[in-house]
Amino acid sequence: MEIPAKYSPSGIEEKWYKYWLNNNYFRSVPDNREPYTIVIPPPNVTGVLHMGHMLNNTIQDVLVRRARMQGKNACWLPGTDHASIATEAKVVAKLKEEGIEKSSLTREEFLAHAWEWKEKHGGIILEQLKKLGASCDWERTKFTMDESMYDSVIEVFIDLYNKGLIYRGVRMVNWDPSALTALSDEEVVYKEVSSKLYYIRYKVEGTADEWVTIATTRPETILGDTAVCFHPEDQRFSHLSGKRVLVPLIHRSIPMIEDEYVDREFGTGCLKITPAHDINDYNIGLKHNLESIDIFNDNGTLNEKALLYIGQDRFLVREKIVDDLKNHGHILKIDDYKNNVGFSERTDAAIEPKLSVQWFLKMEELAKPALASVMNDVVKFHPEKFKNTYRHWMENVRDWCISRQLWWGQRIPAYYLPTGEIIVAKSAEEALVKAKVLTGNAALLLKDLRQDEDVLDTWFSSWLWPISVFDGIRNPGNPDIKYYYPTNDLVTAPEILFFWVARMIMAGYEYQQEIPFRNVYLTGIVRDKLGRKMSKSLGNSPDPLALIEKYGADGVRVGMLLTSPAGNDLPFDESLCEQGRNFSNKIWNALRLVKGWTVDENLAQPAHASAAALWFEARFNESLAQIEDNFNKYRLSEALMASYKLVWDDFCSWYLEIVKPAFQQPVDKTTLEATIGFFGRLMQMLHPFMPFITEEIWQLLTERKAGESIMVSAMPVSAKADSELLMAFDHASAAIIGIRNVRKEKNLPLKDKVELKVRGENPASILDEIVIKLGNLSEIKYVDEKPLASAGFMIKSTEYYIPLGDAVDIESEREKLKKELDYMLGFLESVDKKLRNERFVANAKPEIVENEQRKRSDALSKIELLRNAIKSLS
RNA sequence: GGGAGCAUAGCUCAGCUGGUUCAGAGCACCUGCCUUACAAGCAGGGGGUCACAGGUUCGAACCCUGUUGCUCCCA
Repeated sequence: MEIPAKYSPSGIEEKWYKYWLNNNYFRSVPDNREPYTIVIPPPNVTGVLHMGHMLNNTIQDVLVRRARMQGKNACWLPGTDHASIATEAKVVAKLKEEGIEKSSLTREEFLAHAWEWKEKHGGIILEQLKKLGASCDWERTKFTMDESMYDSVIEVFIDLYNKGLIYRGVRMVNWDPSALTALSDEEVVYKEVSSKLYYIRYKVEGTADEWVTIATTRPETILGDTAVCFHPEDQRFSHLSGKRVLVPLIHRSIPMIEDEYVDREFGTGCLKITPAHDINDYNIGLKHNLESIDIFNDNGTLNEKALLYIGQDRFLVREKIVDDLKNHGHILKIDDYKNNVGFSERTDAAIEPKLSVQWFLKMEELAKPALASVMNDVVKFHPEKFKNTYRHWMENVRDWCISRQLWWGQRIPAYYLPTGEIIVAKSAEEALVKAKVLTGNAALLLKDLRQDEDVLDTWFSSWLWPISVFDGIRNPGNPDIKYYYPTNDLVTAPEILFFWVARMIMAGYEYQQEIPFRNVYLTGIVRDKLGRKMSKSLGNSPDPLALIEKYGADGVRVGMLLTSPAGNDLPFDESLCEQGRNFSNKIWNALRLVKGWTVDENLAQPAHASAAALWFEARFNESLAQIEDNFNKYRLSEALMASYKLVWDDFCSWYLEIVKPAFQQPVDKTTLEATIGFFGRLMQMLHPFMPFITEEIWQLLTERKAGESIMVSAMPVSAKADSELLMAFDHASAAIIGIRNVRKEKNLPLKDKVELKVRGENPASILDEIVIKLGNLSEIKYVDEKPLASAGFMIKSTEYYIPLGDAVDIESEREKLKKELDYMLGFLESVDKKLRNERFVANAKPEIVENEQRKRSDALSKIELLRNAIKSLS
């Protein structure tokens, strides 16, 4: 059979992915087996595959494929989320390009455009995942706006509302007075600006000439003041406790309050409180039950609540009020001051913090079990360090603002009656029925109800994801949810620990009385060489599909995983994929070697080959146990590295080199079968990491039946490894390396056979045949005396000599031995120093002391050997 | 401003309850090799004051304190 010397993945990958799909291997339906479930963190419908997805989904596929091969009923459920902000922005932008303004469309018309866009682009990322080899059950693909998913969200909203957990409240938003819209925190740019700090005095109520002075950068907002605040321990103001002061110009009486929030060093140590126009003031207002007076219109002009300057712009008013305050003797001084002011990213208008009515979900009760479950390791985080961050957030959790001023998403099922009352119901019809009962007004019509314009936060659908994908909200206890929930592992980024992970745990307890997953694997962020996060806007992300094209999906998967321990950022470099590709090629060439052998049925298995087979069996088990342990600890990159070394170093560099017959010689049947057996098991072990090449090789190694696949074969399980044999092999391989070194130093070509003389106890004598083969020895002779004219080395206390005839260089031999002797003497001294230390002997654990004593006697005997060897040279 | 984390070889990271599995892995680098499975390879090799300064201890990469530098989260 002709096998090319270079592995070319593309055709092979397509072939096997199709084969897996055709055989329905990704499909999962409930049965008697133990389930293993992962729900995908739904990527954005606006997205295309980026490196973060590659990493995240490679990890999930590794876990799922491994579980499947362990005999579990593995279900990896794929899907996407509707990403209301991002998608709406995309659709708005696209319409704009076509000359259509969103404001010119009705809600229904806009949504039609959005759906059209989603149908066209929403599935791209899932298609790309297939190229990576993702073994998702595609028949179960979900989208957060699917009917069943949408309904689940609405049902949950209604339920939480009825439980009293959802309420309407005010919240400070970033208001852009120019664009007339609220902005998210990400859309606000903070800039340092030169401004002024105005010192303004307020008269204490009921006094003739008693004043209190505050400092502010925004004098125009005093018209909205509802208190003046000082630090409770500040002696300077304690006499004002409980008094009231008058707001200048409008003479409104407001209380003096005390709060530790105040920085005594700043300004005068006295702070004016304007709850409607500053987030900190707002919080103090809440704490002290202050009134909020909103003095601005949406466009940044003052409204009638300001009492003065009505209809004039806030910046113009700032100038005017300063003049007026000056004229009335309220301004004591004006300092230059630099501060940070937020500006709109889009319009560059100064952001006005503004109170607005939003829907909120109470978090306190929901958070309690969610916090406890993580702290008690009912839900385990990998790595554990994120427990800290999680706790910190959960202990300081604030109510969740769940409404968004958008159209694309689940519309809030709240209906307002003309009287202002609110009815929460699944549909307008239901709301009408309820409204009639509530009001006793049978004449109410549908058109009297006005549904809330806003939609729900996207996270308000994704927090239900592990439940709603199995329809567990609408149909609790259905066969799917009973079987697959709780899921096993969640793989996601630490950035959304709170937005998503925490809330899923909350929803799990609320709607299933059970955690949503047992393990959370937190990946790092994929960065470029400069340490920048990979992003579309920077254009620093390689195209994942191009990478797959270049290095193969297996190569890219290995590249992503090799340097990516859980929770660590991954500084991505294409050379990682190159390493992965090289590994594929290495495996491929091992196959070429084995497939190139011809068998001689009559040939007996040589001793070196049978010894190698015994050793490799032990080594395989030892390594497999390590890999299993790594998997149990979610150390995927270490599991991969252990696998990599087992294949490359142990199997290719040692085992195959030992058993391979001389050029164009046949191999015996026993060795061939053993080799194919090992090779097959190695491929199974590697399959979760490199699904394609392992399938290809597994299929080529021996005849397979139609419909058979490595991906549904049984993952090898580690057995007890023969540790004595492993130790013997370490000794033997050290001897081989020693021989190679002597050959190199003495210029003895590998082609020429040499003799090896061994003096002393040789713990690796059962592997002598291996040493003979790889050392290209004529024979191994056991001797009592150090042979003359030879080059030697020592392993533990076994001496090895290669006779050199005339070529021997006694002086350099002596140098070498001397160097080793010096090292041993130094070593002995360091051990002796410990043992001479009475406090060490008295305090250290007995086994430690014993160990030192053993080291001492080993060193002594080795020194003895070295001295004799040096003596025999002279 | 509040909180958390990190610092070990050129790079990315292991290093468990302090003690020969204690300074390690992969890549990169250097030196030989086109030895018929593989130059996408083989055989060797060099390289670290474990961020800095103290402390605890018989003994510290590991525990404690401080300093510096970087990162993230919340505001």
